[in-house]
Amino acid sequence: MKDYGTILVVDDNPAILTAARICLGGVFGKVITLASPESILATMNQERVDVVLLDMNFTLGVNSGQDGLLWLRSIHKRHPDVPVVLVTAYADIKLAVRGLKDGAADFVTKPWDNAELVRTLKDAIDKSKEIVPLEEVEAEHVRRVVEKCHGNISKAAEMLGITRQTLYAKIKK
Amino acid sequence: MKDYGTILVVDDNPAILTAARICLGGVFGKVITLASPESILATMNQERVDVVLLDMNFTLGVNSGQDGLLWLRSIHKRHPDVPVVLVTAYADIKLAVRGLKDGAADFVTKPWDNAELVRTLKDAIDKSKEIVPLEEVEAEHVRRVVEKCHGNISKAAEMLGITRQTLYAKIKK
DNA sequence: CCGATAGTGTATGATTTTTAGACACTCTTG
DNA sequence: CAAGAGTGTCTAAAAATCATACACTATCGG
Repeated sequence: MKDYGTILVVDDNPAILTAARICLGGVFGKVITLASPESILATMNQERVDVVLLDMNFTLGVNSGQDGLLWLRSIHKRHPDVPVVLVTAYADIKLAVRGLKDGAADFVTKPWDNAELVRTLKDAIDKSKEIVPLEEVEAEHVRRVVEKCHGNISKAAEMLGITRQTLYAKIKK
Repeated sequence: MKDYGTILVVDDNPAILTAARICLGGVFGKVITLASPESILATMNQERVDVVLLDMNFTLGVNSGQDGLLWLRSIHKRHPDVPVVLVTAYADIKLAVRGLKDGAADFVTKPWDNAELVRTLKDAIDKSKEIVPLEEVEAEHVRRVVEKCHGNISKAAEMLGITRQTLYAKIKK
């Protein structure tokens, strides 16, 4: 059961961290908890982390979530392939949208449902682990660009930076 | 100024549609309004639409947004490259997250700020129009997979479906 | 300590893909 | 109708990719 690796939980509320340890201990091989986000990057450099559960509100009284977004970007910059699930007590829709567009894997609200949280985290990890063959990525991208050019092969080829003949070959395949 | 093409606005409130026509008429070359979502696909087949502004709550009294998500998926299935911006009067964070994960370009809440709405729509269109060269997509994907395999070149090459030597060449480049 | 296993870095020649350039054809539009 | 843009196809040269191979290093269990 404990095959979902290492999770890093960051929250300035010790009670939440304790709850997380108990709730997630049965699912993850290792649960690392941090009360302050300053040491996130240091921790991630020392330890291989599979997923981060990041609280958005660190500065008491300032609940704009800016801090959380900042840390999200820092994590994403250094570790682009580690999924980050955001947590907030305040169901701020703008914050959620910003977070997801900034690269968060998902978004949950406090108080959370344990089963749902675990499912969300598992999904995030599974999705981050899935690897697509190069050929498939290429085919998909070619398809989209041709679509975007509304079937104009010449223009699509130019945008893609390849020859028209090569594009024909790739479409056929 | 009217170079942002055609927008399709779908909302069951006629007042909203009128407001949209006035507000968006100065920005979009053509503003098509629909009071019911049933004819979305038919409309999009006849007319080239550059962006869709889709209300999430059609069934009065049932505000789960399920209808909106359903229509979003229909649009996305037939026209994967037309950005869809979702609208809701109820700041339901779960709905927003679901919508974005289902492929929506962005999410705005009623009542909207006109300037912000226009900016959101423009961003969605600009982003949908940008085309990345094939080489760049390939390089990016290769980088991510090698990262995911924690530097194990052999495994990364296998996952990508290419030879180890070819991967070396691609990394060097 | 040894052998097995897995990974690295590099090389070679055969095979495949991509490219540049060209040709004839079909549209659309002024 | 003439011009411009796009299509579909061909050839030969250039480039990329492949299978295979060899020597080397690192790790791990017996």
